[in-house]
Amino acid sequence: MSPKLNPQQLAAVKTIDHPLLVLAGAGSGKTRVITEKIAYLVRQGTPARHIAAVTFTNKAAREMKSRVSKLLDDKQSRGLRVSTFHSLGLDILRAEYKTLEYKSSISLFDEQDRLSLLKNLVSHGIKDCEEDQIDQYNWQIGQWKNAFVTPKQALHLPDAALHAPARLYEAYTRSLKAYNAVDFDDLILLPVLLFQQHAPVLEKWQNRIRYLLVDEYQDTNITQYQLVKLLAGNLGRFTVVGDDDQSIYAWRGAQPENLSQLQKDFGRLQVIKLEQNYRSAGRILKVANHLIANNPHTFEKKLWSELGFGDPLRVLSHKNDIAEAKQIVAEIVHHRFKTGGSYGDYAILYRGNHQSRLFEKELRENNVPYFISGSASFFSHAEIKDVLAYLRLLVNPGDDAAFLRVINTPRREIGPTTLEKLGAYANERHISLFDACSEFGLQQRISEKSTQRLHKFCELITDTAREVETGDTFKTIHRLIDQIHYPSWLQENSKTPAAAERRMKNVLELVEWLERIAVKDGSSDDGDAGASATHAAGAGKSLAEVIAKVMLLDILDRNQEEQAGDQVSLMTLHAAKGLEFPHVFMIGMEENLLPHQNSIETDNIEEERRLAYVGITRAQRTLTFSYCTHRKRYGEMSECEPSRFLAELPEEDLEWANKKQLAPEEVKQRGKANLANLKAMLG
DNA sequence: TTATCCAAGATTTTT
DNA sequence: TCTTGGATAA
Repeated sequence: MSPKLNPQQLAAVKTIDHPLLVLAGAGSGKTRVITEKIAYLVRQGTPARHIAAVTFTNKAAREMKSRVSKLLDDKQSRGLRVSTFHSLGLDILRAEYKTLEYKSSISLFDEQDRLSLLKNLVSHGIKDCEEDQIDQYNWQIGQWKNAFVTPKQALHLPDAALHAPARLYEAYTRSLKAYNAVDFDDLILLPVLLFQQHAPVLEKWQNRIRYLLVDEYQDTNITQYQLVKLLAGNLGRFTVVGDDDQSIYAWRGAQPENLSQLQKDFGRLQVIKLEQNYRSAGRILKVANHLIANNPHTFEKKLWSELGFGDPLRVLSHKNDIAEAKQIVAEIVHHRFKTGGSYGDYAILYRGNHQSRLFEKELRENNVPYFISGSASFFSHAEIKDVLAYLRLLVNPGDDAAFLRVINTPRREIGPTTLEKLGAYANERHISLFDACSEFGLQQRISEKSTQRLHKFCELITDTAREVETGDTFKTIHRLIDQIHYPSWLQENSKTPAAAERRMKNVLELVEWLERIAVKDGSSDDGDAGASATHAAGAGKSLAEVIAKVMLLDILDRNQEEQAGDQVSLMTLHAAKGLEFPHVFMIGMEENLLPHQNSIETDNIEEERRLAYVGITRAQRTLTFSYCTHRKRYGEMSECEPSRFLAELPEEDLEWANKKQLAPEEVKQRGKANLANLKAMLG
């Protein structure tokens, strides 16, 4: 059996009559506390169906589920809700769409859908909005949604510069509603609005979720905190677990202040600190503590461990990024051979996804198995977006984003001119593009031929949708893919036949995946991130339900389960949060990379430092930093400075390899200079 | 309406 | 360097 909980962990598990904040340092067993607590609650008599645990990533949710299943049997954990915030929000929306005056089968807009809708609105003339400001507006709208600011409130903000985006925000919200669609942010925002405005609905959910556990609480934004607060109600039956030093999502609206806010909002709040680390060698923790001490703190915390002090941390320097990749891959190969370990013991961590490229190449050339987490999402593939758009349209013809994506894919000879007219018409009549197609008024504006083509397309969708409802859904989907000649379209539009084949395989994999999720009923598996109370056992899921769920996931998420094997892990520092590896390489320890240039410019070094802290605390036994003196940027060679963070680490714990490149004193000197520069800049 | 070419801009991090 | 989008030609 697993080792005993330490006194603090035990206290955290057993505190169930007070709202509880657990400040859990890296590697202090926070997931264990949450899972043990779920088991404890169940054993104390709270039925699992009244317990909900929310996380931020699918990966974390999956991990938690699998660990709970080791503590409780199927019967005990029946109805337990372990899901991401967004997935919980989706469940709420799907159950309560009527109250929000939505129709069933809501479409979920992804980031691209959202952007193209905004573009469309601006081009159709929202007052004062300028086309080249779209990204700015989009960002602002996101900020508002994260901060629980409604369009109405945004419109009343005094800052005149915000009037244009506020008007766009309002129009955008109206459009989404008209399309029967929501975006990612709405999955949190709408439930909060719903709960605020409809007390009986809130009560129903408070009764359903009688104990709430929140993982990575420091990553919650204002809206998410509202949701937590509403669900927890006055009784405050919740446990949140977080670590302000690992707050690395402020750019996404996360409010680490939510940690201290909790004390203000819940007077009975208890706070428990977990400081014993079960992951890393003492020296790694010493270095991590040393680095993070450069940040201001509201909660003091110092990690320690009983796992021995360990080797010094190494710092490698390279003449360029190619050399960096070559040497580190060579080291991994050598080290693994020497120690007889597994490739799965090694992780290469970096700031930006693009940094993986050279390493990938090098690993491939050396026949080293590797696994990249997070890079290009499965859903960024055009073929996946296409097929999903078809399915979205089948389920919700009002989904204009989906309509636009597939109306001319594969080619149906419906071009921008026709669509422009169609769009204008739909806009005037306040109807969806799909509905506009069959309106008589449209025929007077566009050519006979175009009308026919549009009609033909609509017919295809309508007929297929009918078939989906009455017949075998997935047979129909396969038929549709065939009917539109998608395979040959791929062949014509891929660079190589092999690429076409691969893309077709993706499509088939997607459909198979959807099918699995549809058949599977709910609670415990990878695809479905939350047991849904909305349908009975054995019922299977509607296509709409499956699609919405799937958009919150990623096929990569699923593959990560198979990742466990003998493979080197490559991922961003963000993606590494929550993971651990015996041997960690943090590459690209350079100014403008870590800390990232944008963060330097916006004076947000603290979050970058936390990012470095997260990276360091992933390591169990050895940790190696590396930096280059030159690196190719945008295809051009440029000079690099070692990261200021290297200069912040205790020198006695570092070992400088390849000293010929740059003496440590010099690195320190430069690091200090960088620091001084920054201070000067801040005045 | 579609295909092709060229220029410009991108590389932070994600549900 | 690679991708994307716009302009232009067919």
